[in-house]
Amino acid sequence: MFLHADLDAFYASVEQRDNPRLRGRPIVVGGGVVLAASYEAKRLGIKTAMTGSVARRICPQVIVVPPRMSAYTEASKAVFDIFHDTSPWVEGLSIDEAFLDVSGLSRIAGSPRTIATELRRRVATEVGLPITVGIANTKFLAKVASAVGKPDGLLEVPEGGEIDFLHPLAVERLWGVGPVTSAKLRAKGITTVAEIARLDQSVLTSIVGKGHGAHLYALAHNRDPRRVQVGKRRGSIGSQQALGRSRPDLAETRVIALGIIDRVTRRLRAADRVGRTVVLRLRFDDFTRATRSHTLAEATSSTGPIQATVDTLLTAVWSEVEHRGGLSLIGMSVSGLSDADAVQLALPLDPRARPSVDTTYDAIRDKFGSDALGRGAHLGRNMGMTVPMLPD
DNA sequence: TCTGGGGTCCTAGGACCC
DNA sequence: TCTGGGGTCCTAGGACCC
Repeated sequence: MFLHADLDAFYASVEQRDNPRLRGRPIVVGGGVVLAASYEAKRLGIKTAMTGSVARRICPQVIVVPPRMSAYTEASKAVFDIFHDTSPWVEGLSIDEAFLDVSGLSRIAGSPRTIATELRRRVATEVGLPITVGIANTKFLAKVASAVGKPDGLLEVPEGGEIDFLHPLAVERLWGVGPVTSAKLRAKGITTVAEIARLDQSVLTSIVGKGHGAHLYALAHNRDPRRVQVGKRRGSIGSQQALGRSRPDLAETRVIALGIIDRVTRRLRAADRVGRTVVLRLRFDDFTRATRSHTLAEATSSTGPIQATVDTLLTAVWSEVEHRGGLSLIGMSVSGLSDADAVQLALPLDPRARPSVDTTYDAIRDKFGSDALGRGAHLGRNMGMTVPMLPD
């Protein structure tokens, strides 16, 4: 059985916890845009991702609080400590939610409901935050249950009752149905999960595409074989910046980009990770978007090579930027991450040639010395070779 | 209602290789 | 000289999530 634990209005709850004057009142965290809204604010119609000005128009008495990221990170760590204390199988999804597998814990800790109740009690008393927990026999359904159970709730989908719970829900409850898919389905008169489940899979596929159709069809029957993945690590680190009404020229854009690159490379180094693929992310005046990327021969977290890469990509795309009326957002990220303590070797082998193991190890020996294999050399995911260097 | 900042996953075509 | 099928990597875009 799976628990999906999800903190309620996380940033806003932390602010209300730390400042008694904010409790029971409509507050939003953010500035230009609402990052989180308290349930008092949500009841008045304020939603996440609204602009601050719209929120104030809807509710003039709303209190706007600037974000304190370090406070949220700290609260998140405290809550995740309780998660890890509850089960050895924890998969974090974001700063404020996680899956827990509690299948094997009944003899030690009791039923899933007992475990969830204790988890909620501990988060409330030890961290001072409300949290909703969904319980079900698949990850997907546990997540649906926590969403339905909000705020400050506990919702268990009884065994055998999965379909009765799931089918009356709106299609938007399915993981992977956003505005675009929702509109496609509703255009065909499909509004509930039951209606998806009744469709022939080929019909669903014709509406939303092959991969997506198979995915939604499975979920509508509560078929979700995924297990809790412990120790999952993120695959990219990035940062971006909206530019408001300013429309910087190329030179000014380079300066802004350098600040972003500096933030990203600092975070890479703090996490002891290096990456090979540099992605430049742009949004234009008309809100269309574009990305440009380049994959380096060797992974890095150094500002120099990453900045040079971004510079090249930016220069190459600049005429298009001008054509589309200038930039309204710029960002970059680094993906293809690996551990910094693994030395990336650009071996003179083309992976598309699928070099044999012997050829590969010969190349490692040639480049890295005969003791490299003894120190745990292994093939990396990408073109290079990853050789974790053990401490001497 | 004019739209932030952090991510994930999927698809598809072209290059390249055997 | 012309040809097929299968595989990986890279790039770009899009949808989605919190």
